[in-house]
Formats: sequence, structure tokens, C-alpha cells
Amino acid sequence: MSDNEKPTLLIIDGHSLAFRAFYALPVDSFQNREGQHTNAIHGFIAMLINLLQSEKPTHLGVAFDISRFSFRTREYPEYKGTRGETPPEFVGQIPLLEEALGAMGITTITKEDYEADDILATLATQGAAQGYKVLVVSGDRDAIQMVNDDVTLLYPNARGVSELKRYDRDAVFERYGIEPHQYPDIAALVGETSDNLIGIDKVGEKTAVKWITQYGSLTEVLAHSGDIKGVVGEKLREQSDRAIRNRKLNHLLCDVVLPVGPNDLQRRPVDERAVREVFAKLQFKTLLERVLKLAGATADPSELLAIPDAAAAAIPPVRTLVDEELAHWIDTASTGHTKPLALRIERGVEGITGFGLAANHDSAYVPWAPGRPDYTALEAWLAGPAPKVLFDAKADLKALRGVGLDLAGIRFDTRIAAWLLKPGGSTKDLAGQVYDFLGLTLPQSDPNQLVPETGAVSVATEAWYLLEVADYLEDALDDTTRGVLEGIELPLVTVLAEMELTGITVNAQVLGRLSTQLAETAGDLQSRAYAEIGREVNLGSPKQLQQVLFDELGMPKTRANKTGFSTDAASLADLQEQNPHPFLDLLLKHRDATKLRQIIETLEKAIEPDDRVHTRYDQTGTSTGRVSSTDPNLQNIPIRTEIGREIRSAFEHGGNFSTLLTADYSQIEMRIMAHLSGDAGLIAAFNEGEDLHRFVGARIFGVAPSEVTPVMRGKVKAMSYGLAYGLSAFGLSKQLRIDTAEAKQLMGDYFARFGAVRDYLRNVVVQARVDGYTETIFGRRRPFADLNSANRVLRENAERAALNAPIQGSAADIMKIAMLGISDDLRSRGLGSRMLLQVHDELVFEVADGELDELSGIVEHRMGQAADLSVPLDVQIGTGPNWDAAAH
DNA sequence: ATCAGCACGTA
DNA sequence: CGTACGTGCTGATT
Repeated sequence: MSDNEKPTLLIIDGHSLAFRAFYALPVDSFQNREGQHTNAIHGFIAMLINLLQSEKPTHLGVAFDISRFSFRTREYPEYKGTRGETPPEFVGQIPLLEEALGAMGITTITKEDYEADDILATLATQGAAQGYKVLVVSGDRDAIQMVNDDVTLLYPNARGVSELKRYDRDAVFERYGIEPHQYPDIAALVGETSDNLIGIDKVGEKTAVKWITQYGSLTEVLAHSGDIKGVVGEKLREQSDRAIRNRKLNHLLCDVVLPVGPNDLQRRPVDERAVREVFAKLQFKTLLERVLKLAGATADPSELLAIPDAAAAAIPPVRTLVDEELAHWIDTASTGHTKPLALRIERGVEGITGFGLAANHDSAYVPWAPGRPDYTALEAWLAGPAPKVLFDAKADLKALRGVGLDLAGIRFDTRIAAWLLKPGGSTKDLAGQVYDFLGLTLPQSDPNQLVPETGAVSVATEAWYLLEVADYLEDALDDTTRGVLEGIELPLVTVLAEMELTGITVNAQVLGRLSTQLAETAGDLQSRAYAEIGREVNLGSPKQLQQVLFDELGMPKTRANKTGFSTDAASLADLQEQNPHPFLDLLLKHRDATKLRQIIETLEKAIEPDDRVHTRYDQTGTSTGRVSSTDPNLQNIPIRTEIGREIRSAFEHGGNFSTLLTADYSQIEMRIMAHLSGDAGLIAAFNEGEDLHRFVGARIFGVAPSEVTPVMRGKVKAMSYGLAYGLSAFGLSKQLRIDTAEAKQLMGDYFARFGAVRDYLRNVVVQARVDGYTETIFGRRRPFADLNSANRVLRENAERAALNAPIQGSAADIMKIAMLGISDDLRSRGLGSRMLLQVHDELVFEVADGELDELSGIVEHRMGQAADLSVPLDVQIGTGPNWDAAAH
């Protein structure tokens, strides 16, 4: 059999190649957005793809060391002892690499007590015996001994892993002048610095090769050591035990008992879904494409993506239901409206065009045809309490309201359920969930296609898939999380939908005036800024500003960022101090004016024909449990500056309402911290009714509350808030512009008085490390993967997030519960007042005539009683014709 | 057209 | 070297 007909077995020393890649590629250029370094993984996979393309192996495996300890270190503890600490940026890349390889269908092999090279040697021996052409990839020179007529070594050169030097017998002879099996003898005499093996003094490669060539082997050299003259001869006789020891250690074992043999390493198709997931995490875009392209060449893509036969067979054919069939089908499928049915809404350009319904083994399509006989059965089912399973119920509810239909009975929402299980993950569409949870591909219509329906499945089939996804998620939910889903999130869907549909009146005239005014100011500031530096520059371009500030004006360098040096407001303020220049002030003011103008313009564009702005709340938008607001974001409307407040004054009550009412929790996160930590001092602070920061300041500085100066109060306030975010003494010192020692002192004094707070914050992290997640007062969980990461940046980021999660998350829970209570009361009492906005710890209402006192009472009560904490929940209420005036 | 990076608004 | 978000701009890339 010629080499070309033989199967090719490619085996790789994973650790050594990854390490080579690590040093070949710049660490800083390969990081994902979480700060995880990925250069070794990138280099390794790039090399692997090249190898797969050039060598076309039929069989493939990657061996890893389990630890740096093996039978060799037991025998000779100094073995590899010169190797320093593994660089922290490298640690953590190996598990990710293994994960990526797993997704690519590549077997990884480890063996307790042995090194990867022993595994390779064993597989190479077995492979050669079984008729394989064997390719070994290793960055360890000891691997040379494996080379023979059937085994070739691919060895990375000094430039890293992009080029591998091919060592067959001839190449080894050309390089060393010996047969491959003699290499360990040479190495034993010379020594191997990287393994901490000292050779015979004065003996280098040349001498060693000469001896081995002359005598044939190390044994023979030693046997004839008496014949060797000179100093080297003496050294050899004196130090022969070194050579013997080295030879023992550098001998690779060829008979390790392994869980797999060469035949088990046949290449498998890549798991496209897993590859996409891992590569997305690593942010490898081009590599992903290369891997998928390669997969297409080695495995039939349809095989990877096709719906498994069993599942495909189970998908019921789509039946179209009309008239009397409809009511009958619904009754039967839901067994008298008790069993949940999945619902999908079909939407065309004109709005709703039909519905997809599914029960466990059946699905149906209902064309949108209001007014047809028995169509009322569907309307009644939608609006009634019959349980429904949906994907993004809020969107569906709003769509139905748009055509005058109602939706109730929201029993399960797979979008929300998936988010509760993995609140940090990206929110998927239904097809994404089908892919993620079922491993199936839901054919979707291509929006770019001329005939939009081509290729898409019916909404009836979508509903069937939806039910399958829901089953999967139901199983995956723990009871605690289920409680949050059913007790908080699902009821909240309707409340948020109502708020979105209601919107809030925004006065375009007020905004228009402001906008004009700001445009003028900005224009003026711009020309004055140009005059200062003698040329025109795009003030909105950090890149051009860097040029001006650091090159042309020669200002001291600020904080570094990826594109150079920062020009953010804090940096510019620093610059102004060190190196005053009129340009800096003008730039800051210009930024201010243009930012506000931009906010106003966005807001103006969002005003709809009803003169109101309808934000959308994303119930799955955060990892802590808050809701976020988009299109436009009404949770970041300015408030701190005068002009900011003028923007707020454009938010008004509607014509038929008497006023706006705002209600916010004061210091809710600090109160939660007091409750969760049980700190007696902090609890007392809230129960005293004294100004919190004044009270805490008095304790820390050891003075009477009346003697706490504004400066002291400011410091205390910054620290108190910072604590819940994992603020360090360094961070505090920077924020307060005080030196680190004073910041340390301040924190020390704080914790001396409020020690339980420190204990609590520490314990949150410890507990999260053990459990793998944090939990809010109401049981909302947030998983954390990086608390045990070897990467310090990653770990400390996770620690701060974990410390904050129960605090921010509990506050979010409390607000949501208050909203549910208020919404219930408004409905049950038949009030016309409406809840309009939620800004994390604040609610904005529109008050119907004559309802101010009743609404006030409801809001105060529901917000105040939303949780039973060891400190009171303080609610501040204000009213006024607009959002600014209603603030307090 | 799409993306990353920066800057900045809020709680 | 302080948590959680969304938006708009620039400048580079497709």
C-alpha cells in the first residue's frame, strides 16, 4: 500500500502547540469582550485548519497534559522545574480550546500521570503498526524520537505556529546527522534546558553527535567513556549519571493504556451549533467561517442541519380551520380550555393575517377573518383565561390590541423563561430557541426574498415547535425560578404592554425651542473652538481631537484606550487642571450642547401622531432583572443639568388628565443592603429617619450629625453607593480626587462602624462561588461562570457583578411587585389613572380628574409594602403638569 | 450596510 | 482599579 492510499492519522500535543501560539500572537490583540485572552486558541485553531486543509487527515486527535506533574516529576522532582509560573493570560485558554475542539468534533485525549508526548508516542506506534501514515505535531524536541518511515514530526519553528517544519527520517538526519531513534541519546548528553535537565559539561550537540555516530548509542558511549580523551572525557566519566538520568526521563512511553486507539479518532462532523456558540463567545468571526467552510467540505452540510427523522415525522401536517371546525378544534385540543395551547401570530405588511395554534400532537392554521361564523370562539379563547404558551407575549398582545382583540391567559413565555435561566445570554428569536434547545432548524422566510413566504414554515408549525421549546424550558426551570416567572414576570407582561400602548405626551414645541437654542449655542461654541486652535476639526471625532490635543497642542497624555488616548469628560477636566487651555472648556461645553440636542432630536422623531412617545420595555434586556427601555430609551432622559430638566419639562400629562404623578424609592439599594447584611448600624440609620449620609458620616467621623459638613457628606455618599458596586479604595480615591491613603482610611472607618456590610458583601461572592449563581430576595438567580477563573481581570469583574446582582436585582424585583400591585388596584377600583413610565426606582403616572388622592394612596401603599424588609421602604411622591415639575 | 470603539445620558 | 443599561457618532470595513 502506498502512502497515498493509507489513512492519515494526525495527532497533536495540544498544550505545547497552544503555548507556542500564545507566544507567537500578541496577547492584547486577542481578547473577547469579557477580557478573556484568546490568542493561543486563535493561533491553535488557525494552525489546525491549515493542517486539515493541507494534510487531509482521516483520523485526528489532540492530547493534553492533565497537569505539570507526571511519573517523571515523581522520579525527578526538578524535571521541568525551571518553568516559571504559567502566564496568567494563558491560563484559562486551554479549557476554552478543549471546548472549541469538542464542538469541532475533535477528540481530546488525556491520561493521568503521563505527558501528552507519551500519548502521542503510543498512538504513533499503534498507528504505524495498524497501517496509518502518522503525522505528529509537537513543539517538544523529544518528539523527534518518534520519527520513522511511517511517522513524520511537524515542529513549529521560531516564528510560531504558522509554519511547521517537517521532520521525516531524512530531515532529521540532515539536521542532526543521526537516526531519529538516536535523538534521545544526544539530548541526554547535551541536556535540555527547557526540561531542567543538565547535560554533561562541555558537551554540545556536535560532540554528542560525534560520539553517538562513533559508538552507536549512549550505552556504548558510556561503556567506552574510558577511551575518550581530554577534559570532555573526564567530565563524561564524572557526570555519566546525569546522562543516564536524562535518558530515562526523555524516553517517551509507547505503551500507555489509552481510552482510545487510532481507529477511534476517525474525523467526525462538526457540531455547527456548538461551534457557533463557542466561536461567538471567543469572538472568532473569520475562523468560524473557515471552520464551517471546512465542515462543508468534509461532511454533508444537510446532514448537520436536517431535522432528525423522528422529530420530522412528529411534526403534524398543517390543517386550516375555519368556522365551526375552529371552536371544536380549540375545545378538543385544549381539553376544555385547561391544557395550554401554543399560539403564534402571522403578520403581513397589513397587520395580522392569521394564527398558528398547537397542542401536543396537533397544530392548526386559522386565517384572520373576523366576522366569519364562529370566529368569536377564537376571540373568546384569546381574551379568556385559557392557558397559552407564547414567544414574546408582550409583542403578540400589542399586535392583537392593534386589531381590537385582547389576550389573556399567558401561561408561559419561552423568551422570558430562557432569559430567567440565562439572564446574561443574548435574546434569541423563536428560530434561535428551536436551534438552541431542540437542535432543530426552523426554516425562516428570507426578508430579502421577492416572494416572502418561500421557505418559511406555517405559523401552525411554528406553534408546534414553540410548544416543544416550552416543554424543554419547563423541565429546565428550578422551582425558585419558576416562582419568579409565574409570580412576577408573566403578570408583568400585561402591565408593561399597557404602559407601552399608553405612552406619554411629549410637547414638541418645548423640544423645538430647546433644540433651536442648543443648535445656536453649539454653533457658537464650535466657531470659538476653531478660533482657539486655528483650524476646523470635527469636534465629535475622538480621533481628530487626539490629533489636536496631543500632537498639535502637545498636551500631556491621558488615560489610554484602544485608539490612543481618551478625550472623555473626566480626562478633559484633568487636562484643564494640568494644562489649562480655552479650547478644552469650549470642547466640553460643545459636547454638552450637542449631546442634549441629539437627545432632543431622537425624542422628537419618536413622537407619534397621538402626540405621545411609546417606548418599548425589554423585559429580557438585563442580567440583573431590571427592564430596559428602547426606541426611544426613556430611562436615560437627562435630569442633572438645567437644560436636562427643561427636556423633562416637555413630558406632560394628556389632555384629559389633570396632572402627572411621580413616585420613587429613596435609597432603595442602600436599604436592601441594610436588610440583606442585617447591619445594626445601617438599619438604625434608616429607622432614625435622619438623613442617611449625614447619619453615616457622623458615625464614621465621630461627630454629631449636625457637624457633618457637606464635604464629609459627599464623601460618605460616594462611598456608600460605591460599595454596592464593588468599589475599591483606588477607585474611591480617583472619584473623590483624594489620595489612596485617605480613601483607604475612609473605607476602613466605614467598615469599622458597619462591619456586617463588609461581611455580607464578602459572603455574597463566596456563596456565589459555591453555588455558581447569586439570588435576589425573591429568588431571581443570576449565574456566574468566571468567579473561579484563573484570569484575574475576568474573575474580579465577575466578583463585582456578583456582589451587585442581589442588590440591584432585589430592587428590580421590588419595583416589579409594586407595579403589579398598583396595576391590580387601578383595575379593580376602576380608576382612569394610568401608569406611564418606569425608570428603575421611579414610576410616572397620569392622574385622571379627581383621582389624585386615591392614586397617591395606592402608589404609596403598594410601593411601600412591596417587600417586607427590616427597614422601611421610603416612597417620595410628587405631582405637577410635567415630569420636571412633578419631581421633588 | 454593518461593525467596533468611544463618549455619555440614566438608575 | 464601580454595577446595570441604550443611543448616536465616527471611521473602518463590507
